[in-house]
Amino acid sequence: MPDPPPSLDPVQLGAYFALIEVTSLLRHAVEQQLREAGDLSYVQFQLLARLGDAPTGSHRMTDLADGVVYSRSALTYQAGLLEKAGLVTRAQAEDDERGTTVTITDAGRERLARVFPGHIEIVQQLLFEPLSGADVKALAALLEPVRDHMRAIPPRSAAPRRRRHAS
Amino acid sequence: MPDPPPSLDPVQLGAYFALIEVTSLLRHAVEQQLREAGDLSYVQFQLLARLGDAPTGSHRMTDLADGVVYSRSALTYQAGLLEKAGLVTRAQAEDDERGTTVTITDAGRERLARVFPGHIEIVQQLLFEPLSGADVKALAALLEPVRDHMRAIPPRSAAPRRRRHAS
DNA sequence: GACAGATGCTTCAAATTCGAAGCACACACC
DNA sequence: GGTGTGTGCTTCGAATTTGAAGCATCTGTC
Repeated sequence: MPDPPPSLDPVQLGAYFALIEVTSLLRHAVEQQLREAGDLSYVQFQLLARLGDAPTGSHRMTDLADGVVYSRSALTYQAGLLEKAGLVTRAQAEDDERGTTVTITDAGRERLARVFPGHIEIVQQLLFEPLSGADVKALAALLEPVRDHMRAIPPRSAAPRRRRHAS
Repeated sequence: MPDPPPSLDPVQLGAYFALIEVTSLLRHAVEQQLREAGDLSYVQFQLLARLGDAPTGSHRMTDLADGVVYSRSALTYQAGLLEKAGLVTRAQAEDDERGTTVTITDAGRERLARVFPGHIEIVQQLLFEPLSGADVKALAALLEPVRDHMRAIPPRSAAPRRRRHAS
């Protein structure tokens, strides 16, 4: 065995598993709430939230996809649904004929507003209830650098495309 | 406005978003690695890992589903795939005619062993690299209580069939 | 300018997900 | 024992996700 097997110590394992589990459970609960309160999936909510948060209320497709860590084709599908529901509009980007700019509509903002309180409540209840203010601050301080690290490491959206001619 | 709108302060928001993002990015990377290294989806890996970790190498379907936070029907599907691939076996539970016991096979253990090093490596690189030993310990100490809290809290809108006779 | 490769998005088929409904067994309780 | 409800798992259909392939446009280089 030339390769010394890499391993995680028990503390790391505990942190890793807890992270995965917490997020799975939270996501499940949130998904259910969003469905009931506003007939939105979690992805759709994330998309609307990102758009609503943007100064212009709009983003390009690729930015959205990267933002929520979704495949482009899935985003196309979801954007189609949201557009059909009147919550966003799609238009050709001004500076790039290929690009599509997605913009949240007033109806989209309303829907967002309708769903938000319940969303917050769930997160508050499930995630933050067992944590003190200092805990929350510590958690943020731990995770934000990790996120930045992850975003920085792989050249995102640079998935190599298969060549048509292998020669 | 009888209800004071619940809200999250900026620190909470930061922690929440970082949590979601970190997990999404991590999961994506891991998924890709697992696919390449051992032709396994993340769920399948989780299932095998849980089985491999169990003293008997087996679990009941429901326990698995609850463990990885999956729907029962999706689990049935995945268990079918794993069985077809020879990585697990399914047998009627001894003590309960309704129950199905899933057991990892030697081939399953081998597959797990084949995939594990790369898995660990990715987690190490993406999640733990920016964290000190103390950080990791702190992260685990923060998240584990949250997980326990979430597991303990019953879903707010009790599903139709969801009563457990806890005497 | 013209070309080759890169990029942005969509379309397509296949795989995976979920919830509801269904079936069979288990456990009370009378 | 019979009956009724609860539980364990699977089947079913519909919705969603994904990667590969396809188009249209952009960019760098000669």
